[in-house]
This record gives sequence, structure tokens and C-alpha cells, in this order.
Amino acid sequence: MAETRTTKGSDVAQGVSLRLPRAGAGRAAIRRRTLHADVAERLRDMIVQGALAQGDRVDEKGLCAALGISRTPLREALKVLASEGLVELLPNRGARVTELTATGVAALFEVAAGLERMAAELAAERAGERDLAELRRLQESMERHHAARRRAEYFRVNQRIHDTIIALSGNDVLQDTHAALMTNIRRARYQANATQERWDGSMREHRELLHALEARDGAKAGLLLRDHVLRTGEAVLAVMQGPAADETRTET
Amino acid sequence: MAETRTTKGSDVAQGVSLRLPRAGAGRAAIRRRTLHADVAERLRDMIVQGALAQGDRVDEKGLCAALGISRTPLREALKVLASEGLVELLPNRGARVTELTATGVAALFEVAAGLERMAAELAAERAGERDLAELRRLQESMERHHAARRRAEYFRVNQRIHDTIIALSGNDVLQDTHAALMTNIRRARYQANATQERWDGSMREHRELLHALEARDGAKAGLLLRDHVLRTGEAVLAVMQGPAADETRTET
DNA sequence: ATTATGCATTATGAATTCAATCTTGCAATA
DNA sequence: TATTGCAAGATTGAATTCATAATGCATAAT
Repeated sequence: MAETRTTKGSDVAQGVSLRLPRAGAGRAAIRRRTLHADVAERLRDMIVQGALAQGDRVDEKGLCAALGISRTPLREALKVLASEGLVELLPNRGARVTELTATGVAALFEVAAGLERMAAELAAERAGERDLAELRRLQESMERHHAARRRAEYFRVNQRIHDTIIALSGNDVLQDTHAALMTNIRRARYQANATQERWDGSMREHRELLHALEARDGAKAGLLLRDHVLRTGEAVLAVMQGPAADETRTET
Repeated sequence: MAETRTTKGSDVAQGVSLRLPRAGAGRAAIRRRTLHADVAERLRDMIVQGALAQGDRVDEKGLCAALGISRTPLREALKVLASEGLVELLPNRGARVTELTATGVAALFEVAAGLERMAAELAAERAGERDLAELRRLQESMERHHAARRRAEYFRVNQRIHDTIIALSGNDVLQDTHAALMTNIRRARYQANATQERWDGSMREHRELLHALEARDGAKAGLLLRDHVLRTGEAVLAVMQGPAADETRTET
């Protein structure tokens, strides 16, 4: 597993699959990627999935060895992650993974709810008939997964619906801002993995949302989606604070 | 002016006033700063004020010489600015200052309006009586500046009011997200400097907003502030697209 | 004359090196 | 025995060096 070479040499570097320009997929956009961007993506995943846990100090040397890169791109990536709120940089003391507090997660969901409300309002105005048809298709797909209790698939389609509505807002800034928040929200959801089920209620809310969009009732769609996201947040928070208050510092 | 020393030496670096821990102000938080953070701040100002103009390629070597630093902190700062949308990084081709398009600016104001609406709704619930008193004080101050046609002071207090309402939301994520957008919005406003006056209408809207907040009518306050920000955006856009369509690529 | 190709120059991305700061452990003293 | 001061070690932040990709120009070929 990428033997921890002790630097000093000429052919260091490419220990991992990083760098390769995505072998399989279409060659269309020969977008060259930079190392720091790949590293940032990798670190993001590690933090979301808990491979780098809350409050963990980021050991630069160790991570460099593990990833097969030098410190420069890693440190560049850390700057980006810091501006995304995933790590905090303590001058002369390195980086540490930010802790998810209850109040912080509540704030995240509150803003996400506001952004999705905005997106729904705009989508109700700007979505074409084809877009609504696509949403209906997704809704039906989700209902099937729900009926069959296929949790993972349900979750994926659910996420897809939210992303679609965001995209239908036709506002790039909204999309980017939302994406940034979602990385942090995924962290919280990943933690609260266990019992964050809210299947039935969530399904109903999605149905009502779709109807409001079809009726081009932006105000109603906005409120429905906002409250839906807020309830999701409450469910996640309940798990975080609830039974297993292990890792999660609640910080009243 | 920080003689462009040709590297090689021991006492390079501190050409500029950077680094000093803010001599005057209270010593309370002995917060140490890092070079890349200072550089990022400096670059932000340069971009907002147009010292680095739209579409300008960022010459690393040149800037390093000008700022009296080496490339590493500069490049780290550029990564941060890229994630803030102020520059874009072209792999192997360096950084370039992003261009403000009409659609982009419209999107910025749309999202800012949504965030401020959210803030107003929350502030109406969460603000204490003392906070409202502070807002009244600011409003009166602004009215005085308005009456006296003191443009700069009016503008400053106006900004202060918006920031205060954002803060009264009690939501840190909202505050950070809004701040990130505002950097870009300031860019647009700086460009449209000339005739973005909307004094009288703006004043009236602010008064109504204050009344709604005092009445704890969150929904109304939210809508008022949202529309106020949207109108400001329209004014800025009008100037951008209008008479002097010089620098600003409109990009239909 | 115009376009294509190859070379030289330049600048970027990443690695490595260097210096300053922080941490840790031990010892000395109260 | 606890606390403070000091020194050694470790780690960060920044500078410098190195390798590679991009750009521009000159030359040659059509």
C-alpha cells in the first residue's frame, strides 16, 4: 500500500491512483487536473467519511507519505479546505479537522434550508415542462425504492432530486454555495448514519413539493422545501445529541 | 520600494508592512497571523478595487517581487481566492482574475438577497431589545448622513446596518456565507461606482425594514430586505450594462 | 505568401531545504 | 512534592530549487 518511502530520491511521488486523467470515461474534456485539487478532493472524502475524525490534527508528513506526495500540494489543499470550513489552520500549529457542534450543524441546516427554499421559488418560475417531467420521473423512482425499502437507492435518488431543484434555479452562485454547505452537511449525516430514517414523512413532503412546483406555486414550494430540509436537520441533530453522544461534542 | 532583490540571501522577505500583528488595536486576542492569510487579504483588496483587473493574468513572479514574499505563500493565497471565486486557476497556465459578467452579478445579488431575507426573518425572532435600539441608532445616523448628502458616511453606515442584521441572525454559517458573497458584490459595486445612487428609495426601504423588525414581523422584514437587495442589484447591473460598457463583458 | 514545425525562452507545479516556533521532558528550586 | 525554567526534539511556515509544460519566434515547406 504505497510503501512509505522516506523521501530522498528521484522517483518519489505517484504512489496512488491520483493524477491519472480519469482513465475510463469519455475523453471529451481533456481537463488536466492539478495535484492539489485531487488532494483536496481526497481529503474532503476522508473527512466526510470520518477517516480523518473530528478534532484530529492533520499530520502533514504522515499524510504526504500515505498519499505519495510532497508537502506543498498538501498544504495548498489544506488552505482550500480551511476556507470550506472542513479544517482550521492554527498558525504554527498546523491544521486540525473542525468539530461538528450541535449549534454548528443546526446553523448549516438552517442556511441550507434557506437556499433550497430560494431554489424552489426560482425553479417554480424557471423550470421547463421537460424539467418537471424529469422531476416526476425521479419522484416515481424514489417512491418505488421507498416501497421496496431499498435504503441506499432511495437515498441516492432523494439527493438527486434536491440537486436537480438547485440546478433548476438557474443560479450558478446558488449552486456553488449550496454545494459547499452540503459537504459539511454530509459529514453530519454520515455521523448520524444509524437511525436518521424519516422515510414516510419525507416521502409525503417530497410529493407535496412536486405538486407545488407543478402548480408553479413558488412561495408554497419554497416553504415546503425549507421545512423539509429543516426537519431533516432536526432528525440528524436528534441522532447526534441523542443516545450515542460519543464523539460529538454537543457544546451547549 | 522593496528593492527587487534577486533572491539568494538570508534577510530577504519583509519588504512590506505585512506580518506586523496590528500594532495599535487592543492586544486582547494575541492572534498570530500567517503570511498566506495576509497575502490573501491583500489580493482580495487589490481585486475588489481593480488594481488587479478583470481577466488579468496573475504574474506570480511580479507580484512576489512587489509584495516582497516568495511564491509559496502567494500560491497558497491564490488557492483560497480561487475557492472564493475571485480568481480561476488554469492548470499549468497560472491564475487569472475572474470576469464579472452581468448574469454572474445578477446571480450574486439574487443569492445575497435570499440570505439577507433569511437573516431578517431570524433577526425578527432573535434580536433583543438592545439590538433593535442599536438598529434604530444606526438608522438615525444614516438618515442624518442622507440629509446632509455625505455619501461616504451614508454608505458606511448603510453597510453597517446590513452587517448587523446578518449578525443578529445568530447564525455563523449564514454570516460566513454572506461575507464570501459580499467580497464579490463589492467588486461589482466598485466598478459601477459612478451613479449607483438610489438614495431616496433606499432610505425609505430601510425605514420600512426597521419598522417590520420592531414589529417582530419576520416574514415582512424578510421580503422587504430581499427586495431592497434585489433593487440594489438592479441598480448596479444597470450601471454595468448601461452607458459605459467598457471593461465589463456583458455576455448576453 | 501562408502555414506548419521545431527550438528557445519563460513560467508554472511540485519537491526540497531552511529557519523559526512550538512542544515535550527533565532538572532544579521553592 | 509541585512548579518553574531550560534545553532538545519535532513540526510548521516560508524560501528555494528542480522538472515539465506552455508560449513565441524563426525557419522551412507547400
